[in-house]
Amino acid sequence: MRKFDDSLPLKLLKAREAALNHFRPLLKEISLTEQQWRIIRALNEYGALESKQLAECCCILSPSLTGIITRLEQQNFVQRQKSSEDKRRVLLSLTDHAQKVFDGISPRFEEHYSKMTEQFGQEKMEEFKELLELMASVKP
Amino acid sequence: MRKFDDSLPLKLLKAREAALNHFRPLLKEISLTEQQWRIIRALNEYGALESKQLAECCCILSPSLTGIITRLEQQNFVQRQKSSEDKRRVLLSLTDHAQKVFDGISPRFEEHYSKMTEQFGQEKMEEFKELLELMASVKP
DNA sequence: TATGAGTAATTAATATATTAAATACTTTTG
DNA sequence: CAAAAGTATTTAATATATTAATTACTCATA
Repeated sequence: MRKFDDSLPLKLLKAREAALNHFRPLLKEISLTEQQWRIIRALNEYGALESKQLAECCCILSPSLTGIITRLEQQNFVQRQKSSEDKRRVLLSLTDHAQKVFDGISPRFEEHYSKMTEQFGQEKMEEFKELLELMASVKP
Repeated sequence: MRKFDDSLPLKLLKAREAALNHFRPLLKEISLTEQQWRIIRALNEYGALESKQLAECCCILSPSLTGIITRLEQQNFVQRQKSSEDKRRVLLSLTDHAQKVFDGISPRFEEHYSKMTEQFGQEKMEEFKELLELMASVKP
């Protein structure tokens, strides 16, 4: 029978842990969790987003997002704004403070990302990302 | 600058979600969480393990493991046993009940795993797993 | 042998994940 | 227009993740 270690989900988990280890020191430095940083990166790129869209692109479920946003709001990183057309929806965006923090620290994340890519190998990384996207699109 | 979606940790997360979607229905059927199943699989393969070893091979931190084991113990899936040589250590193993449940359901997990592998492509899967192992070994 | 350094597991506190249910609003349909 | 069906977000309850601190024990050494 297939061995315990021969498990795709487990290998994906371990690979992700190893990748995150390249960024955890930076996250600790700015006192943000991995999920908070992911959300800030998304809002930086897409501007204002509705909660549902943000959850989708960050791969975070809505109930988790509610709590994360509440805390980011308390820390003055994100602002909530009700949609005028559809009063069920909430628009989320970065505060000026968050934008400054992001602009200040993101070059250092890029550096670490480049180091990781070099260590792994540029070409392998390309190939690796393609396979990851392919797996992400496979449906049960 | 690198785009939000061009993030290795995010791609790993999304790929893992997609992979897990192949097994979530089965887990729900037997009312076990992903982590509980991972632990049961490990104990099935390695027999009795100490908490630290189990945490290591399942990629679960000790404090999380303590709670998970407590619940698996209450559900009669795992038994604790203090080590006689070193009284700090705890030996963990599957109960007979857990072994029966495992033996009964694991063929169906294998089926789903095979389907997933076929859908993805056998050769690509081999290559994919190699890259995942390589990434898991990259240090910051 | 008593003491201090080191280790395994747990506890504590907070953040996030997951599922179900509730709330507030919108849209559809009779 | 009013009831029903559908949707976005939140709340609730429980499980897991993460970091720091604690407990119980082992081991080395003065």
